[in-house]
Amino acid sequence: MNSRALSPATEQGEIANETSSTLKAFGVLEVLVRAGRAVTLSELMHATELPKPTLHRTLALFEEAGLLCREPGGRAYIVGDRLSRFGLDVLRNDGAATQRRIVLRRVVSEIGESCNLAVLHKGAVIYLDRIEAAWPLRLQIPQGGVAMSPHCCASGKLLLAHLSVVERQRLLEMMALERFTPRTITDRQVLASELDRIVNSGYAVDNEEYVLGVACVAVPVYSRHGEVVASVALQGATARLPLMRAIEFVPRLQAAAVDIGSTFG
Amino acid sequence: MNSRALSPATEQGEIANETSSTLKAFGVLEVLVRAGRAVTLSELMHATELPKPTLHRTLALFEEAGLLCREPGGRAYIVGDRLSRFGLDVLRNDGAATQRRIVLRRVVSEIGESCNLAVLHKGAVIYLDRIEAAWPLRLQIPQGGVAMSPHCCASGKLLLAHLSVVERQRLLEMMALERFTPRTITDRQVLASELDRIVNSGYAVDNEEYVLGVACVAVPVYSRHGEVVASVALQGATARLPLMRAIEFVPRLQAAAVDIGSTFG
DNA sequence: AGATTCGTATCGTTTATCGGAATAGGAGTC
DNA sequence: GACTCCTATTCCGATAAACGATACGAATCT
Repeated sequence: MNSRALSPATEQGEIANETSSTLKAFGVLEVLVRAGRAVTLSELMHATELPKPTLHRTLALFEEAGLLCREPGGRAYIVGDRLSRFGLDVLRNDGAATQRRIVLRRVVSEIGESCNLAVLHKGAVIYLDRIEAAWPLRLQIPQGGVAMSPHCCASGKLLLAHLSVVERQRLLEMMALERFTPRTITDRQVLASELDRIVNSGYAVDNEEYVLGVACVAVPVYSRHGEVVASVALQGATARLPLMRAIEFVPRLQAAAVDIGSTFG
Repeated sequence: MNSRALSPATEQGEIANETSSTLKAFGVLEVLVRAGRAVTLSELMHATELPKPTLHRTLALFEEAGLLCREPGGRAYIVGDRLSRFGLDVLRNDGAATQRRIVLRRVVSEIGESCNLAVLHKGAVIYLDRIEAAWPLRLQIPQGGVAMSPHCCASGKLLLAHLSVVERQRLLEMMALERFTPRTITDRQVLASELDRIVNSGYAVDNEEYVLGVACVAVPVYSRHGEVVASVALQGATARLPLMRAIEFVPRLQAAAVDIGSTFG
Protein backbone atom coordinates (compact mmCIF):
# COMPACT_ATOMS: atom_id res chain seq x y z
CA MET A 1 0.00 0.00 0.00
CA ASN A 2 1.21 3.44 -0.89
CA SER A 3 0.68 5.71 2.07
CA ARG A 4 -1.91 5.62 4.80
CA ALA A 5 -4.89 3.31 4.53
CA LEU A 6 -8.26 4.52 3.37
CA SER A 7 -11.13 4.83 5.74
CA PRO A 8 -14.53 3.54 4.72
CA ALA A 9 -17.43 5.93 4.62
CA THR A 10 -19.03 4.92 7.87
CA GLU A 11 -17.74 1.82 9.62
CA GLN A 12 -15.98 -1.41 8.91
CA GLY A 13 -17.93 -3.60 6.54
CA GLU A 14 -20.75 -1.12 6.41
CA ILE A 15 -20.60 -0.74 2.67
CA ALA A 16 -20.37 -4.45 1.93
CA ASN A 17 -23.36 -5.15 4.15
CA GLU A 18 -25.52 -2.73 2.26
CA THR A 19 -28.15 -4.54 0.24
CA SER A 20 -28.78 -1.87 -2.36
CA SER A 21 -26.37 -1.75 -5.24
CA THR A 22 -26.86 1.98 -5.50
CA LEU A 23 -25.82 2.64 -1.94
CA LYS A 24 -22.87 0.31 -2.24
CA ALA A 25 -21.77 2.25 -5.27
CA PHE A 26 -22.23 5.55 -3.52
CA GLY A 27 -20.18 4.26 -0.62
CA VAL A 28 -17.38 3.55 -3.04
CA LEU A 29 -17.52 7.13 -4.25
CA GLU A 30 -17.37 8.37 -0.69
CA VAL A 31 -14.28 6.37 0.10
CA LEU A 32 -12.60 7.47 -3.08
CA VAL A 33 -13.40 11.09 -2.53
CA ARG A 34 -12.13 11.06 1.03
CA ALA A 35 -8.84 9.61 -0.06
CA GLY A 36 -7.82 12.86 -1.65
CA ARG A 37 -5.64 11.10 -4.20
CA ALA A 38 -5.78 8.55 -6.96
CA VAL A 39 -7.03 5.22 -5.63
CA THR A 40 -6.52 1.75 -7.06
CA LEU A 41 -8.99 -1.08 -7.24
CA SER A 42 -7.25 -3.12 -4.59
CA GLU A 43 -7.08 -0.23 -2.18
CA LEU A 44 -10.82 0.14 -2.52
CA MET A 45 -11.20 -3.59 -1.95
CA HIS A 46 -9.63 -3.25 1.45
CA ALA A 47 -11.52 -0.12 2.38
CA THR A 48 -14.95 -1.27 1.26
CA GLU A 49 -14.62 -5.04 1.70
CA LEU A 50 -16.52 -5.49 -1.50
CA PRO A 51 -15.66 -8.38 -3.83
CA LYS A 52 -13.29 -7.57 -6.61
CA PRO A 53 -15.64 -8.04 -9.57
CA THR A 54 -18.35 -5.99 -7.93
CA LEU A 55 -15.99 -3.10 -7.43
CA HIS A 56 -14.63 -3.37 -10.89
CA ARG A 57 -18.09 -3.28 -12.37
CA THR A 58 -19.09 -0.32 -10.26
CA LEU A 59 -15.99 1.67 -11.12
CA ALA A 60 -16.32 0.91 -14.82
CA LEU A 61 -19.88 2.14 -14.67
CA PHE A 62 -18.86 5.42 -13.08
CA GLU A 63 -16.01 5.85 -15.49
CA GLU A 64 -18.30 5.31 -18.43
CA ALA A 65 -20.65 7.91 -17.01
CA GLY A 66 -17.87 10.46 -16.63
CA LEU A 67 -18.17 10.58 -12.86
CA LEU A 68 -14.74 9.07 -12.41
CA CYS A 69 -11.75 8.79 -14.65
CA ARG A 70 -8.44 7.01 -14.67
CA GLU A 71 -5.20 8.61 -13.81
CA PRO A 72 -3.48 8.88 -17.16
CA GLY A 73 -0.60 6.47 -17.37
CA GLY A 74 -1.92 4.56 -14.40
CA ARG A 75 -4.84 2.45 -13.44
CA ALA A 76 -5.92 4.39 -10.39
CA TYR A 77 -9.24 6.21 -10.26
CA ILE A 78 -9.73 9.90 -9.66
CA VAL A 79 -12.71 12.23 -9.52
CA GLY A 80 -14.10 13.00 -12.96
CA ASP A 81 -15.53 16.15 -14.37
CA ARG A 82 -19.12 15.30 -13.76
CA LEU A 83 -18.60 14.38 -10.13
CA SER A 84 -16.56 17.48 -9.56
CA ARG A 85 -19.35 19.63 -10.85
CA PHE A 86 -21.83 17.70 -8.77
CA GLY A 87 -19.84 18.45 -5.64
CA LEU A 88 -19.96 22.13 -6.36
CA ASP A 89 -23.69 22.03 -6.97
CA VAL A 90 -24.26 20.26 -3.68
CA LEU A 91 -22.47 22.94 -1.76
CA ARG A 92 -24.37 25.66 -3.48
CA ASN A 93 -27.76 24.11 -3.02
CA ASP A 94 -27.94 22.01 0.08
CA GLY A 95 -30.28 22.94 2.86
CA ALA A 96 -27.43 24.44 4.81
CA ALA A 97 -26.99 26.95 2.02
CA THR A 98 -30.18 28.58 3.20
CA GLN A 99 -28.82 29.02 6.69
CA ARG A 100 -25.60 30.41 5.33
CA ARG A 101 -27.51 32.89 3.27
CA ILE A 102 -29.39 34.05 6.34
CA VAL A 103 -26.15 34.65 8.20
CA LEU A 104 -24.69 36.53 5.25
CA ARG A 105 -27.76 38.65 4.78
CA ARG A 106 -27.69 39.67 8.40
CA VAL A 107 -24.10 40.80 8.17
CA VAL A 108 -24.84 42.78 5.04
CA SER A 109 -27.75 44.56 6.65
CA GLU A 110 -25.63 45.41 9.68
CA ILE A 111 -22.58 46.60 7.83
CA GLY A 112 -24.27 47.98 4.77
CA GLU A 113 -21.82 46.55 2.26
CA SER A 114 -21.81 43.45 0.07
CA CYS A 115 -20.59 40.15 1.46
CA ASN A 116 -19.77 36.83 -0.10
CA LEU A 117 -18.96 33.25 0.76
CA ALA A 118 -16.28 31.60 -1.36
CA VAL A 119 -14.39 28.32 -1.69
CA LEU A 120 -11.36 27.23 -3.64
CA HIS A 121 -12.19 24.83 -6.43
CA LYS A 122 -9.55 23.56 -8.80
CA GLY A 123 -7.32 26.44 -7.94
CA ALA A 124 -9.90 29.13 -8.55
CA VAL A 125 -12.18 31.12 -6.31
CA ILE A 126 -15.82 30.16 -6.63
CA TYR A 127 -18.53 32.14 -4.93
CA LEU A 128 -21.00 29.89 -3.19
CA ASP A 129 -23.20 32.80 -2.29
CA ARG A 130 -23.22 36.54 -2.42
CA ILE A 131 -25.44 39.20 -0.94
CA GLU A 132 -25.37 42.66 -2.44
CA ALA A 133 -25.79 45.73 -0.33
CA ALA A 134 -28.52 48.09 -1.40
CA TRP A 135 -26.23 50.61 -3.03
CA PRO A 136 -26.51 51.81 -6.59
CA LEU A 137 -22.78 51.38 -7.17
CA ARG A 138 -22.08 47.70 -7.39
CA LEU A 139 -19.31 45.51 -8.53
CA GLN A 140 -20.48 42.95 -11.01
CA ILE A 141 -18.49 39.88 -10.29
CA PRO A 142 -18.57 36.62 -12.17
CA GLN A 143 -21.08 34.48 -10.36
CA GLY A 144 -22.43 31.01 -10.58
CA GLY A 145 -19.51 28.77 -11.29
CA VAL A 146 -17.41 31.35 -13.07
CA ALA A 147 -13.98 31.16 -11.60
CA MET A 148 -11.76 33.96 -10.44
CA SER A 149 -8.04 34.04 -9.91
CA PRO A 150 -7.09 33.82 -6.22
CA HIS A 151 -4.08 36.13 -6.22
CA CYS A 152 -6.01 39.36 -6.48
CA CYS A 153 -8.91 39.13 -4.09
CA ALA A 154 -9.11 38.86 -0.34
CA SER A 155 -11.00 35.56 -0.37
CA GLY A 156 -8.55 34.00 -2.78
CA LYS A 157 -5.48 35.02 -0.86
CA LEU A 158 -7.03 33.89 2.38
CA LEU A 159 -7.87 30.46 1.01
CA LEU A 160 -4.45 30.09 -0.57
CA ALA A 161 -2.85 31.02 2.72
CA HIS A 162 -4.56 28.20 4.55
CA LEU A 163 -3.67 25.43 2.15
CA SER A 164 -1.16 22.80 3.17
CA VAL A 165 2.42 23.83 2.58
CA VAL A 166 2.91 21.57 -0.43
CA GLU A 167 -0.37 22.53 -2.04
CA ARG A 168 0.30 26.21 -1.60
CA GLN A 169 3.77 25.84 -3.00
CA ARG A 170 2.58 24.02 -6.10
CA LEU A 171 -0.12 26.52 -6.83
CA LEU A 172 2.15 29.48 -6.31
CA GLU A 173 4.62 28.10 -8.80
CA MET A 174 2.12 27.41 -11.52
CA MET A 175 -0.33 30.28 -11.16
CA ALA A 176 -0.32 33.12 -13.61
CA LEU A 177 -0.31 36.35 -11.63
CA GLU A 178 -2.21 38.50 -14.04
CA ARG A 179 -2.21 42.23 -13.38
CA PHE A 180 -5.57 43.99 -13.05
CA THR A 181 -4.63 47.23 -11.30
CA PRO A 182 -1.36 48.90 -10.31
CA ARG A 183 -1.81 47.30 -6.91
CA THR A 184 -2.27 43.72 -8.05
CA ILE A 185 0.43 41.49 -6.57
CA THR A 186 2.28 39.96 -9.49
CA ASP A 187 5.47 38.92 -7.73
CA ARG A 188 5.57 35.40 -6.30
CA GLN A 189 7.87 36.38 -3.45
CA VAL A 190 5.63 39.24 -2.42
CA LEU A 191 2.57 37.04 -2.64
CA ALA A 192 4.22 34.32 -0.56
CA SER A 193 5.03 36.67 2.29
CA GLU A 194 1.58 38.20 2.04
CA LEU A 195 0.12 34.71 2.57
CA ASP A 196 2.26 34.19 5.65
CA ARG A 197 1.08 37.51 6.99
CA ILE A 198 -2.51 36.44 6.39
CA VAL A 199 -2.12 33.25 8.40
CA ASN A 200 -0.69 35.19 11.31
CA SER A 201 -3.17 38.04 11.34
CA GLY A 202 -6.21 35.87 10.75
CA TYR A 203 -7.65 37.89 7.89
CA ALA A 204 -6.84 38.96 4.35
CA VAL A 205 -7.39 42.22 2.55
CA ASP A 206 -7.69 43.25 -1.05
CA ASN A 207 -6.48 46.81 -1.32
CA GLU A 208 -7.86 47.70 -4.76
CA GLU A 209 -5.90 44.82 -6.27
CA TYR A 210 -8.63 43.66 -8.60
CA VAL A 211 -10.69 46.77 -9.25
CA LEU A 212 -9.65 50.28 -8.39
CA GLY A 213 -11.99 51.77 -5.85
CA VAL A 214 -12.99 48.42 -4.36
CA ALA A 215 -11.47 46.99 -1.19
CA CYS A 216 -12.19 43.67 0.55
CA VAL A 217 -11.59 41.97 3.84
CA ALA A 218 -11.85 38.18 4.23
CA VAL A 219 -11.80 35.84 7.22
CA PRO A 220 -11.60 32.03 7.31
CA VAL A 221 -14.49 29.65 7.84
CA TYR A 222 -13.48 26.54 9.77
CA SER A 223 -15.17 23.19 9.50
CA ARG A 224 -15.81 21.16 12.62
CA HIS A 225 -12.48 19.48 12.11
CA GLY A 226 -10.64 22.75 12.28
CA GLU A 227 -9.85 22.99 8.59
CA VAL A 228 -10.37 26.14 6.58
CA VAL A 229 -13.02 25.25 4.02
CA ALA A 230 -14.32 28.61 2.90
CA SER A 231 -14.06 32.33 3.42
CA VAL A 232 -16.43 35.12 4.30
CA ALA A 233 -15.55 38.44 2.75
CA LEU A 234 -16.77 41.97 2.93
CA GLN A 235 -16.35 44.13 -0.11
CA GLY A 236 -17.12 47.77 -0.62
CA ALA A 237 -16.37 50.89 -2.57
CA THR A 238 -13.53 52.71 -0.86
CA ALA A 239 -15.42 55.95 -1.38
CA ARG A 240 -17.99 54.74 1.12
CA LEU A 241 -15.86 52.38 3.15
CA PRO A 242 -12.09 52.94 3.28
CA LEU A 243 -10.05 49.82 3.88
CA MET A 244 -9.12 50.92 7.37
CA ARG A 245 -12.73 51.12 8.40
CA ALA A 246 -13.52 47.84 6.68
CA ILE A 247 -10.90 46.11 8.81
CA GLU A 248 -12.77 47.20 11.90
CA PHE A 249 -15.49 44.78 10.87
CA VAL A 250 -13.19 41.76 11.12
CA PRO A 251 -14.65 40.64 14.45
CA ARG A 252 -18.15 40.84 13.03
CA LEU A 253 -17.10 38.77 10.01
CA GLN A 254 -15.45 36.22 12.27
CA ALA A 255 -18.65 35.82 14.21
CA ALA A 256 -20.51 35.19 10.97
CA ALA A 257 -17.79 32.74 9.91
CA VAL A 258 -18.35 30.71 13.06
CA ASP A 259 -22.06 30.48 12.35
CA ILE A 260 -21.41 29.49 8.76
CA GLY A 261 -18.74 27.00 9.75
CA SER A 262 -21.24 25.08 11.83
CA THR A 263 -23.25 24.40 8.68
CA PHE A 264 -20.41 22.49 7.03
CA GLY A 265 -19.94 18.73 7.51
CA MET B 1 -45.80 23.68 -10.53
CA ASN B 2 -44.26 26.12 -8.15
CA SER B 3 -41.76 28.23 -10.05
CA ARG B 4 -39.58 27.43 -13.01
CA ALA B 5 -39.21 23.90 -14.26
CA LEU B 6 -36.26 21.74 -13.37
CA SER B 7 -33.66 20.83 -15.90
CA PRO B 8 -32.50 17.25 -16.15
CA ALA B 9 -28.85 16.50 -15.64
CA THR B 10 -27.97 16.12 -19.28
CA GLU B 11 -30.76 15.92 -21.81
CA GLN B 12 -34.37 15.00 -22.13
CA GLY B 13 -35.02 11.40 -21.27
CA GLU B 14 -31.36 10.78 -20.66
CA ILE B 15 -31.88 9.60 -17.13
CA ALA B 16 -34.81 7.37 -17.92
CA ASN B 17 -32.92 5.71 -20.74
CA GLU B 18 -30.09 4.73 -18.46
CA THR B 19 -30.05 1.00 -17.87
CA SER B 20 -28.17 1.02 -14.61
CA SER B 21 -30.24 1.67 -11.52
CA THR B 22 -27.26 3.31 -9.89
CA LEU B 23 -26.80 5.88 -12.62
CA LYS B 24 -30.50 6.56 -12.75
CA ALA B 25 -30.40 7.23 -9.05
CA PHE B 26 -27.40 9.47 -9.39
CA GLY B 27 -29.14 11.38 -12.13
CA VAL B 28 -31.97 12.04 -9.72
CA LEU B 29 -29.53 13.44 -7.23
CA GLU B 30 -28.06 15.70 -9.86
CA VAL B 31 -31.42 17.12 -10.82
CA LEU B 32 -32.35 17.64 -7.21
CA VAL B 33 -29.10 19.34 -6.38
CA ARG B 34 -29.28 21.67 -9.35
CA ALA B 35 -32.76 22.76 -8.42
CA GLY B 36 -31.48 24.78 -5.52
CA ARG B 37 -34.64 24.31 -3.53
CA ALA B 38 -36.81 21.60 -2.06
CA VAL B 39 -38.14 19.36 -4.80
CA THR B 40 -41.23 17.21 -4.81
CA LEU B 41 -41.63 13.76 -6.23
CA SER B 42 -43.83 14.89 -9.08
CA GLU B 43 -41.42 17.62 -10.08
CA LEU B 44 -38.72 15.01 -10.32
CA MET B 45 -41.06 12.84 -12.37
CA HIS B 46 -41.24 15.53 -15.02
CA ALA B 47 -37.55 16.31 -14.96
CA THR B 48 -36.29 12.76 -15.03
CA GLU B 49 -39.15 11.05 -16.89
CA LEU B 50 -38.82 8.12 -14.54
CA PRO B 51 -41.90 6.18 -13.45
CA LYS B 52 -43.39 7.21 -10.18
CA PRO B 53 -42.73 4.05 -8.19
CA THR B 54 -39.13 3.94 -9.33
CA LEU B 55 -38.55 7.47 -8.16
CA HIS B 56 -40.31 6.89 -4.91
CA ARG B 57 -38.20 3.85 -4.19
CA THR B 58 -35.01 5.68 -5.10
CA LEU B 59 -35.81 8.69 -2.96
CA ALA B 60 -36.81 6.53 -0.02
CA LEU B 61 -33.52 4.71 -0.32
CA PHE B 62 -31.54 7.92 -0.23
CA GLU B 63 -33.58 9.24 2.63
CA GLU B 64 -32.99 6.08 4.62
CA ALA B 65 -29.27 6.44 3.93
CA GLY B 66 -29.20 10.04 5.12
CA LEU B 67 -28.23 11.39 1.75
CA LEU B 68 -31.52 13.21 1.40
CA CYS B 69 -34.08 14.38 3.86
CA ARG B 70 -37.55 15.86 3.83
CA GLU B 71 -38.30 19.49 4.05
CA PRO B 72 -39.59 20.03 7.58
CA GLY B 73 -43.35 20.34 7.45
CA GLY B 74 -43.49 19.25 3.84
CA ARG B 75 -42.97 16.29 1.61
CA ALA B 76 -40.36 17.80 -0.65
CA TYR B 77 -36.81 16.46 -0.65
CA ILE B 78 -33.67 18.41 0.17
CA VAL B 79 -30.00 17.57 0.46
CA GLY B 80 -29.17 15.62 3.60
CA ASP B 81 -26.20 15.79 5.90
CA ARG B 82 -24.36 12.94 4.32
CA LEU B 83 -24.65 14.29 0.80
CA SER B 84 -23.66 17.71 2.00
CA ARG B 85 -20.53 16.33 3.52
CA PHE B 86 -19.85 14.38 0.37
CA GLY B 87 -19.98 17.58 -1.64
CA LEU B 88 -17.41 19.17 0.59
CA ASP B 89 -15.13 16.16 0.27
CA VAL B 90 -15.35 16.28 -3.50
CA LEU B 91 -14.24 19.87 -3.46
CA ARG B 92 -11.31 19.07 -1.25
CA ASN B 93 -10.26 16.15 -3.38
CA ASP B 94 -8.95 18.37 -6.17
CA GLY B 95 -5.29 17.59 -5.81
CA ALA B 96 -3.70 16.88 -9.14
CA ALA B 97 -6.68 18.12 -11.11
CA THR B 98 -6.15 21.53 -9.58
CA GLN B 99 -2.62 21.79 -10.85
CA ARG B 100 -3.56 20.68 -14.31
CA ARG B 101 -6.32 23.19 -14.48
CA ILE B 102 -4.02 25.99 -13.41
CA VAL B 103 -1.56 25.14 -16.12
CA LEU B 104 -4.33 25.05 -18.68
CA ARG B 105 -5.84 28.27 -17.47
CA ARG B 106 -2.56 30.02 -17.75
CA VAL B 107 -2.07 28.94 -21.33
CA VAL B 108 -5.57 30.08 -22.18
CA SER B 109 -5.03 33.49 -20.68
CA GLU B 110 -1.75 33.87 -22.55
CA ILE B 111 -2.97 32.67 -25.92
CA GLY B 112 -6.54 33.83 -25.64
CA GLU B 113 -8.09 30.69 -27.07
CA SER B 114 -9.65 27.60 -25.52
CA CYS B 115 -7.47 24.70 -24.47
CA ASN B 116 -8.21 21.18 -23.37
CA LEU B 117 -6.61 18.13 -21.87
CA ALA B 118 -7.66 14.79 -23.34
CA VAL B 119 -6.94 11.09 -23.08
CA LEU B 120 -7.84 8.08 -25.16
CA HIS B 121 -10.21 5.66 -23.51
CA LYS B 122 -11.59 2.63 -25.25
CA GLY B 123 -10.84 4.11 -28.61
CA ALA B 124 -12.55 7.42 -27.94
CA VAL B 125 -11.30 10.83 -26.94
CA ILE B 126 -12.29 11.88 -23.43
CA TYR B 127 -11.73 15.40 -22.21
CA LEU B 128 -10.30 15.46 -18.72
CA ASP B 129 -10.51 19.20 -18.51
CA ARG B 130 -11.22 22.16 -20.67
CA ILE B 131 -10.85 25.89 -20.24
CA GLU B 132 -12.82 28.21 -22.46
CA ALA B 133 -11.41 31.46 -23.66
CA ALA B 134 -13.52 34.51 -22.95
CA TRP B 135 -14.91 34.82 -26.45
CA PRO B 136 -18.57 34.94 -27.27
CA LEU B 137 -18.10 32.47 -30.12
CA ARG B 138 -17.50 29.10 -28.56
CA LEU B 139 -17.51 25.55 -29.60
CA GLN B 140 -19.70 23.50 -27.34
CA ILE B 141 -18.09 20.13 -27.04
CA PRO B 142 -19.38 17.13 -25.16
CA GLN B 143 -17.72 17.14 -21.79
CA GLY B 144 -17.47 14.92 -18.82
CA GLY B 145 -17.09 11.42 -20.07
CA VAL B 146 -18.86 11.98 -23.33
CA ALA B 147 -16.70 10.43 -25.96
CA MET B 148 -15.60 11.81 -29.28
CA SER B 149 -14.21 10.07 -32.33
CA PRO B 150 -10.43 10.41 -32.60
CA HIS B 151 -10.08 10.62 -36.36
CA CYS B 152 -11.33 14.17 -36.69
CA CYS B 153 -9.71 16.18 -33.94
CA ALA B 154 -6.14 17.10 -33.23
CA SER B 155 -6.09 15.46 -29.79
CA GLY B 156 -7.53 12.26 -31.16
CA LYS B 157 -5.10 11.96 -34.02
CA LEU B 158 -2.20 12.76 -31.77
CA LEU B 159 -3.15 10.11 -29.26
CA LEU B 160 -3.76 7.56 -31.99
CA ALA B 161 -0.39 8.36 -33.48
CA HIS B 162 1.43 7.51 -30.27
CA LEU B 163 -0.21 4.18 -29.65
CA SER B 164 1.77 1.01 -30.06
CA VAL B 165 1.82 -0.28 -33.61
CA VAL B 166 -0.57 -3.13 -32.93
CA GLU B 167 -3.01 -0.97 -30.98
CA ARG B 168 -3.01 1.68 -33.64
CA GLN B 169 -3.57 -0.89 -36.33
CA ARG B 170 -6.41 -2.52 -34.47
CA LEU B 171 -8.22 0.78 -33.90
CA LEU B 172 -7.66 2.02 -37.43
CA GLU B 173 -9.28 -1.11 -38.80
CA MET B 174 -12.38 -1.06 -36.65
CA MET B 175 -12.99 2.68 -36.42
CA ALA B 176 -15.79 4.24 -38.41
CA LEU B 177 -14.39 7.31 -40.12
CA GLU B 178 -17.50 9.40 -40.08
CA ARG B 179 -17.46 12.54 -42.17
CA PHE B 180 -18.24 15.84 -40.45
CA THR B 181 -16.87 18.41 -42.89
CA PRO B 182 -15.40 18.24 -46.39
CA ARG B 183 -12.00 18.12 -44.73
CA THR B 184 -12.61 15.20 -42.41
CA ILE B 185 -10.21 12.38 -43.15
CA THR B 186 -12.30 9.38 -44.09
CA ASP B 187 -9.68 7.29 -45.86
CA ARG B 188 -7.71 4.84 -43.74
CA GLN B 189 -4.60 5.13 -45.87
CA VAL B 190 -4.60 8.90 -45.62
CA LEU B 191 -5.19 8.76 -41.90
CA ALA B 192 -2.37 6.26 -41.41
CA SER B 193 0.17 8.46 -43.13
CA GLU B 194 -1.14 11.48 -41.27
CA LEU B 195 -0.43 9.64 -38.02
CA ASP B 196 3.13 8.90 -39.13
CA ARG B 197 3.59 12.55 -39.94
CA ILE B 198 2.32 13.47 -36.48
CA VAL B 199 4.84 11.25 -34.73
CA ASN B 200 7.66 12.84 -36.70
CA SER B 201 6.62 16.45 -36.32
CA GLY B 202 5.67 16.18 -32.65
CA TYR B 203 2.27 17.79 -32.96
CA ALA B 204 -1.10 17.23 -34.61
CA VAL B 205 -3.49 19.64 -36.24
CA ASP B 206 -7.19 19.64 -37.00
CA ASN B 207 -7.72 21.76 -40.06
CA GLU B 208 -11.49 22.27 -39.82
CA GLU B 209 -11.98 18.52 -39.90
CA TYR B 210 -14.68 18.41 -37.28
CA VAL B 211 -16.31 21.81 -37.46
CA LEU B 212 -15.82 24.30 -40.25
CA GLY B 213 -14.18 27.43 -38.93
CA VAL B 214 -12.49 25.69 -36.00
CA ALA B 215 -8.87 24.60 -36.08
CA CYS B 216 -6.85 22.80 -33.40
CA VAL B 217 -3.26 22.03 -32.54
CA ALA B 218 -2.34 19.26 -30.11
CA VAL B 219 0.92 18.18 -28.46
CA PRO B 220 1.67 15.05 -26.41
CA VAL B 221 1.88 14.82 -22.64
CA TYR B 222 4.48 12.31 -21.48
CA SER B 223 4.36 10.36 -18.25
CA ARG B 224 7.48 9.86 -16.19
CA HIS B 225 8.12 6.66 -18.05
CA GLY B 226 8.21 8.46 -21.36
CA GLU B 227 4.85 7.24 -22.61
CA VAL B 228 2.29 9.50 -24.20
CA VAL B 229 -0.68 9.44 -21.85
CA ALA B 230 -2.62 12.54 -22.77
CA SER B 231 -2.68 15.53 -25.05
CA VAL B 232 -2.88 19.26 -24.61
CA ALA B 233 -4.69 21.01 -27.41
CA LEU B 234 -5.41 24.54 -28.44
CA GLN B 235 -8.57 25.20 -30.36
CA GLY B 236 -9.83 28.38 -31.89
CA ALA B 237 -12.01 29.93 -34.51
CA THR B 238 -9.98 30.34 -37.68
CA ALA B 239 -11.46 33.80 -38.08
CA ARG B 240 -9.50 34.89 -35.03
CA LEU B 241 -6.66 32.43 -35.15
CA PRO B 242 -5.71 30.91 -38.49
CA LEU B 243 -4.15 27.47 -38.29
CA MET B 244 -0.75 28.80 -39.31
CA ARG B 245 -0.68 31.17 -36.38
CA ALA B 246 -1.98 28.51 -34.04
CA ILE B 247 0.98 26.32 -34.94
CA GLU B 248 3.28 29.02 -33.71
CA PHE B 249 2.02 28.26 -30.22
CA VAL B 250 3.31 24.68 -30.29
CA PRO B 251 6.32 25.48 -28.10
CA ARG B 252 4.05 27.11 -25.55
CA LEU B 253 1.78 24.08 -25.53
CA GLN B 254 4.75 21.78 -25.13
CA ALA B 255 5.86 23.70 -22.08
CA ALA B 256 2.41 23.29 -20.58
CA ALA B 257 2.45 19.59 -21.47
CA VAL B 258 5.66 19.14 -19.48
CA ASP B 259 4.08 20.78 -16.43
CA ILE B 260 0.99 18.65 -16.76
CA GLY B 261 3.00 15.50 -17.31
CA SER B 262 4.68 16.00 -13.95
CA THR B 263 1.32 15.67 -12.21
CA PHE B 264 0.73 12.17 -13.50
CA GLY B 265 1.66 9.16 -11.40
C1' DA C 1 -68.76 17.25 -0.63
C1' DG C 2 -66.88 15.96 -4.85
C1' DA C 3 -63.12 16.20 -7.86
C1' DT C 4 -58.41 16.20 -8.70
C1' DT C 5 -53.80 15.78 -7.88
C1' DC C 6 -50.04 13.81 -5.38
C1' DG C 7 -47.80 10.39 -2.50
C1' DT C 8 -47.44 5.57 -0.84
C1' DA C 9 -48.05 0.51 -0.88
C1' DT C 10 -48.55 -4.06 -3.50
C1' DC C 11 -46.84 -7.80 -6.33
C1' DG C 12 -45.79 -10.77 -10.24
C1' DT C 13 -42.30 -10.27 -13.85
C1' DT C 14 -37.93 -9.36 -15.64
C1' DT C 15 -33.39 -8.32 -15.93
C1' DA C 16 -29.40 -6.34 -13.85
C1' DT C 17 -26.46 -7.58 -10.20
C1' DC C 18 -23.63 -10.82 -7.77
C1' DG C 19 -19.26 -13.08 -6.90
C1' DG C 20 -16.40 -17.48 -7.38
C1' DA C 21 -13.25 -18.87 -10.52
C1' DA C 22 -10.43 -18.53 -14.41
C1' DT C 23 -7.65 -15.49 -17.36
C1' DA C 24 -4.80 -11.68 -18.68
C1' DG C 25 -1.50 -8.15 -17.60
C1' DG C 26 2.73 -6.01 -15.25
C1' DA C 27 6.39 -5.37 -12.05
C1' DG C 28 10.04 -7.35 -9.95
C1' DT C 29 13.60 -11.08 -9.28
C1' DC C 30 17.02 -14.22 -10.40
C1' DG D 1 14.52 -14.62 -20.92
C1' DA D 2 11.92 -17.58 -17.62
C1' DC D 3 9.91 -17.39 -13.42
C1' DT D 4 7.02 -15.62 -9.65
C1' DC D 5 3.84 -12.64 -7.41
C1' DC D 6 0.41 -9.36 -7.40
C1' DT D 7 -3.18 -6.84 -9.54
C1' DA D 8 -6.67 -6.00 -12.95
C1' DT D 9 -10.11 -7.86 -16.05
C1' DT D 10 -13.38 -11.17 -18.03
C1' DC D 11 -16.77 -15.10 -17.75
C1' DC D 12 -21.03 -16.98 -16.54
C1' DG D 13 -24.81 -19.31 -14.11
C1' DA D 14 -27.62 -18.47 -9.95
C1' DT D 15 -29.98 -15.20 -7.47
C1' DA D 16 -32.02 -11.34 -5.76
C1' DA D 17 -32.96 -6.74 -6.57
C1' DA D 18 -35.04 -3.48 -9.52
C1' DC D 19 -39.02 -2.67 -12.25
C1' DG D 20 -43.48 -0.44 -13.13
C1' DA D 21 -48.71 -1.26 -14.00
C1' DT D 22 -52.16 -0.93 -10.80
C1' DA D 23 -54.47 0.16 -6.76
C1' DC D 24 -55.08 2.66 -2.61
C1' DG D 25 -54.76 6.56 0.72
C1' DA D 26 -54.01 11.40 1.65
C1' DA D 27 -54.04 16.01 0.78
C1' DT D 28 -55.54 20.07 -1.71
C1' DC D 29 -58.66 22.62 -4.62
C1' DT D 30 -63.32 24.43 -6.06
